[in-house]
Amino acid sequence: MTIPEDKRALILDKLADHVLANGLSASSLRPLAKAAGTSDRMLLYYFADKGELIAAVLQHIAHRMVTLMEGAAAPEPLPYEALLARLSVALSDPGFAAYMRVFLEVASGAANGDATLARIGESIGRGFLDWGKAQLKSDRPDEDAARLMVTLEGTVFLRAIGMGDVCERALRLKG
Amino acid sequence: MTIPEDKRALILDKLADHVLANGLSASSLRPLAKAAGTSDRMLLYYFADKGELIAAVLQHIAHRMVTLMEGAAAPEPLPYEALLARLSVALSDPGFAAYMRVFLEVASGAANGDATLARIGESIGRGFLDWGKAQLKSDRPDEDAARLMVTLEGTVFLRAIGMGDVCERALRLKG
DNA sequence: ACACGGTTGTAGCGCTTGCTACACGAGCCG
DNA sequence: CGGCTCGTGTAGCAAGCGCTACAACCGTGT
Repeated sequence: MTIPEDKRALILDKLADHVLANGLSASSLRPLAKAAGTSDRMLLYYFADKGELIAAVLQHIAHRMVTLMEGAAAPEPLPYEALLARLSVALSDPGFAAYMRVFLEVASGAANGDATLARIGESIGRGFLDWGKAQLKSDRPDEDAARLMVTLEGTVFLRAIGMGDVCERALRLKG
Repeated sequence: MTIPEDKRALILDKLADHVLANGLSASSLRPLAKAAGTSDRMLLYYFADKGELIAAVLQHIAHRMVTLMEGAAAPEPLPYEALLARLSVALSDPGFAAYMRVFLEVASGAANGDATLARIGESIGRGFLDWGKAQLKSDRPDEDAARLMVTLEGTVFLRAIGMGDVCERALRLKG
C-alpha cells in the first residue's frame, strides 16, 4: 500500500534539483518526470497527486537547505550586526540564492491562498529563524533574531526585483 | 492602428480589480475577460499579446497604489522609528495588503527570470522607496529609506507565510 | 444606395495541464 | 503449473492555455 518510501527518496533529489533550478512554476508533472528520468505516470504512482508530490519535494528542499545552513553557520555566536553582514553575504551566494528564490515563490503562493504552501513556508521560515537565533550573541535573542530575519527576507525580496543596491545601502549603515 | 488608448483605460480598472483580488496566477485571459465584461478575443484586440496586457495592468495597479499611498502619507515627515511603525500598520490594512500580495508575486516571477516583471517590479519598488523617503525626517535619508523599505518588504514576506508574530516582535523593540 | 474600415462574435487551432483506464511482464505463493 | 499482485509503458481524457482565421456587424463618407 504505502510502502514506496524508499522509491520516493531516490527521485526526490532529482526533483529538488529541477525545482531549485527552474522554480515551482516550471515544475509540472512531465518536466519533473523527465528530470527524474521517469514518467509522469510513475510520479503519480509514487505520490497520490501533485499536491503531495510538491509538498514532498519542498520538504526535501527544506531539509537540504538546513544541511547547507549548518555548514554555513558561524563557528561561534556573533553580535547582531556582524551576523547580519555575514548572512547577507551568504544569501547572495548562488547556491543559497536558488533556495531563496523557491522560498519566495512559496511565500507568493501562500499569499494567494495556497494552504499547503503556507504551511510548508512557515515551517521552513521557523527553522530559518531558529538557525539564526542559535548563532546570535544577544541579550534579547528572540527580538534580534526576528529583526535579523525580517531584514534578510527583505533583501531577498528587493534583490529579486533588481534593487540590490538598496539592500547594500540599508546594510552599510545599519543601526 | 494604435488608437484604442481610451478603450484600454476603460477596462484596465476592472482588470486591475481582478488581479488584486485573485492574483496574477489566476489571471489568464478568459477569467480576466469575464471580469472586464468582455471576451478574450477583445482583450487581444486592445493589447498586442498577454505580456503587454499584464504589463499595462500592473502599471495601472502601480498607479492606483501610488494614489493610495499619497492618501496614506503622514501629514509631516516622521523620524525613522515612528514612520516604520506607522507604515507597518498601513501595510497590514487589507486594502494595502492586496497590492503587497501582487507585488510579492511580481518579485517571485522576476526572481524566476521574467524580465518584464523584473522591470515593472523595480519601477514600483523605486517609487515606493521615494515615497518613503519623502516622509522621513532624517539626516541620512537615503540610508534610512533603504532600511525602511528592506524592513517593510521583509514583513510582507514573513506575513505571507504566517509569521506575522515574528514581524511584531522585530518591530516592537526596533533599534 | 453603397462601399468601406473599425469593431466584435464564433469557432477553433495546437499545445500543456493533472490525471486515469488498460494491458502486459515479472516475480511470488498456492 | 496457475493465479495474483506489483510495477510500468501506452494511450488518452477533459479542461484550460494563448492566440487566430473568418465572417458579420455598424456607422460614416460619397
